[in-house]
Amino acid sequence: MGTTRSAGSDRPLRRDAQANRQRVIEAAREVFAARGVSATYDDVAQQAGVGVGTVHRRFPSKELLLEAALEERLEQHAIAIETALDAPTGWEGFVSFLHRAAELHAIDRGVRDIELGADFGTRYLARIRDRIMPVVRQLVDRAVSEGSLRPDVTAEDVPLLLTMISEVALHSREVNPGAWTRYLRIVIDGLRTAPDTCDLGTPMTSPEVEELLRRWLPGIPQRS
Amino acid sequence: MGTTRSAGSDRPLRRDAQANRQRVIEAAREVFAARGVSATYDDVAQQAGVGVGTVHRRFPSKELLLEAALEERLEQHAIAIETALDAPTGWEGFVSFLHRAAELHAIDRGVRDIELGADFGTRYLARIRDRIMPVVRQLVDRAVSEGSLRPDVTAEDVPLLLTMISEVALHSREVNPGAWTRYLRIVIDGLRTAPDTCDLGTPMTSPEVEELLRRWLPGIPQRS
DNA sequence: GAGCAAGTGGAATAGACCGTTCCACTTGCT
DNA sequence: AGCAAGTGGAACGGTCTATTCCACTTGCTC
Repeated sequence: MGTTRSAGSDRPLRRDAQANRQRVIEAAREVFAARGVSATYDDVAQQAGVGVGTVHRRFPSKELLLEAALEERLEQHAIAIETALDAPTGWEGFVSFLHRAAELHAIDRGVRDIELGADFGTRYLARIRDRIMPVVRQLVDRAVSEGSLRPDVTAEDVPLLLTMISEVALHSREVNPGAWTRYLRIVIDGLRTAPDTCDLGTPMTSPEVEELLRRWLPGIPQRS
Repeated sequence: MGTTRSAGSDRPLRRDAQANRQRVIEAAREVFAARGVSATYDDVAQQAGVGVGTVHRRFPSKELLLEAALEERLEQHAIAIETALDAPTGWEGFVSFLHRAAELHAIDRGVRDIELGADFGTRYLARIRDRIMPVVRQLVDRAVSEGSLRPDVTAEDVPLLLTMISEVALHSREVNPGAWTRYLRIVIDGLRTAPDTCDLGTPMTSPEVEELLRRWLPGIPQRS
């Protein structure tokens, strides 16, 4: 996976440096999973047992660090999600997608932040969403046309609903780690076609959702 | 409402000081409504057009400032909520409570923070919840026993659901201010008794909810 | 195994942000 | 007029984070 060369030079890293780089990546995985993308360089350095300078030297920007830490897991998730398209019914596919995504977000807060829209420039990480949303759209379309998912929900609702749920997961982690499933189930029941449902009004547009999540989730700077 | 005397002395405030005090209270109302309880003394001072020192002199702690700013609105809300008990059906009462509470929380972030559990010592403000929860419990009980609200939800779910929804309202305020209603309606539909619903598992306990919300909402300090 | 470049740790620096203090100045009141 | 009450806001102290830098250590090469 990771290159064996440092970013700025063609010379291979010294063996100890290479090992440290790996330790930093693993530490970053743990730290970002626990505290999300707003975990600090110091957190990562301490977890890795190296100095801050070392982390900074190998990963001069937080985006590079995040990329090294999360790339693999994001990739796996994107693949896993696509299998939801093979479910026997549209409803099962849609629901299993929600469960899987919410569960991953409950376990790994860094993945959640990136996947749902934390703003870190427009590099590789941002592109993850471009890969997931089409799948969501298919899942929604299929479940709607099959009549199980109420027709007034849209794919744009999904990231928002997942953000709500993962917010519960986030804050309940140390109180009742499974609590989020309860609220996900309520939401799922609210999404099922039923005889008497509220009118949902006009749906959110895709740019609105993007902007909303950019404001919601921790990003690089907080502009006033 | 507000006393005409300063806290530490029996001497009445000078006329200009009294006027300033009032301006501070009104500024605090606006600022806390817009930015929640984590708005700063500087925010309030600037909005009021006075110096920070003045705000600090009249309201030496943030809790006193919050109390002066929010007391009235919290009181009104507590009263308004109790009218939901008079609704013709349990369901209507429960739903109208949810709408009213969510709407107020969408409009006034300070009220939301306090009502849902922001931790500011255990004074007057904390007691608001002791007044609201019994009403919630009655609303839930009535709607459940009438068969409209699914029997596996509890009064403890309500603050959590409201927090989720107000989180949407909070972050969508400048993108699509009404967006929260959409998600509230989905949740409401998920709470209605229906032929096929997910099993919700074990409910949250009251202390768990309290602790969860204390961690979620902005409070005085953030202990590590 | 000597010597040098690569690599390291972590103190120090810089910039936000917030609450709190304080005092020279202004203003209302008698 | 004169004094106590009140005011503004700069300054201070604390916290938190990214970033820099250099004396020291270590692997690698010859």
